[in-house]
Amino acid sequence: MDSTGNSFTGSYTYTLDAKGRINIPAKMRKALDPASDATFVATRGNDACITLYPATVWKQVEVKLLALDIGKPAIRHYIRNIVRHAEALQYDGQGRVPLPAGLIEYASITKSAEIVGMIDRIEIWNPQSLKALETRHADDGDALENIASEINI
Amino acid sequence: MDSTGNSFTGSYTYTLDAKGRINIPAKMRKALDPASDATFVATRGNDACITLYPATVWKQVEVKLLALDIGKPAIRHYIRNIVRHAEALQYDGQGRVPLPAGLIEYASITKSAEIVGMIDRIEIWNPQSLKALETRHADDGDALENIASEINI
DNA sequence: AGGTTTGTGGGTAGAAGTGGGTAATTATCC
DNA sequence: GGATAATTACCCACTTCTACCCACAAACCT
Repeated sequence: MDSTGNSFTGSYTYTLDAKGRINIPAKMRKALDPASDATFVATRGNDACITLYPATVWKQVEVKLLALDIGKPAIRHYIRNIVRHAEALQYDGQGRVPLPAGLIEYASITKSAEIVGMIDRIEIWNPQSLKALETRHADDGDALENIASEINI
Repeated sequence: MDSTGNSFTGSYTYTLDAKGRINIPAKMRKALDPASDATFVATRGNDACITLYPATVWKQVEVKLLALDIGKPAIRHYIRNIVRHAEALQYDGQGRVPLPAGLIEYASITKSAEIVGMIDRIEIWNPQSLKALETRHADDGDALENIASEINI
């Protein structure tokens, strides 16, 4: 599956090779803003996955983080935990990025990985983890329908 | 049957070929906003069908999704489950789009498929599934009349 | 009736995904 | 500080898949 204009959509199951590299789906590479210069910033996702931001989007994340009140310990902790795991990755001639070992471990990825488009960002999952999360949200049916009605799509 | 102005109407039974391609009815191609650049975004329908949004309409959906509060796990899950099955499809010189295998499976489509206009979007059904749904709604007569009264048509 | 459009089938060149080799860079240790 | 080891970046190779093209029969329009 693929991506639209400048947004990331679809879901692809690709292989993490022996060197810890993974392919960025061609359609997502094409959807990446040229200003990002073939570069994503990888960090820990809110869920048990790796999140890839286009370099340009990450810049905005940084701006938002800087706007927070650094006087509060909890906020310093929050910022630290996002930023310390963030790493810029430029894909090579074959369209692959080397995933940092720490992030691979965080997302429990071994050989097979599911790459999911999230409009302005990309998530990389262990396929089992994603399935497990799906099951956990299975009884959210009503709540989700409310969201759908609310935004009317 | 046909499509009027920029809206999709009518119902056509077409064939899914060996390569997973299906023809977009000529009248629907003509009804597609040129700004969509011959491109639809296919995703899982709310029912057991494939929904095709004109690229421009899909953009609106994305805007609505991006406005949601991504801090909430249920909302992330909601967005993910819509977007991960979405794929942009541009029809070829013969007016065909390649349907992603996952969506074909979701809608249980084999060889024959029914393409239904839904005003601002298109649905692709397994003809049997559509018939079955019709039967299931057969005794909704009153409810339908209420809707008709409400909007006065 | 004849030309045009439409739906369907299929072939082929190029792209995409994956694996692996080698040189350059960085890190480590004595 | 310099030799050696480990890591990284870049390139080449192979297989599979996909986008694009050509073809043809049926339907349509004038």
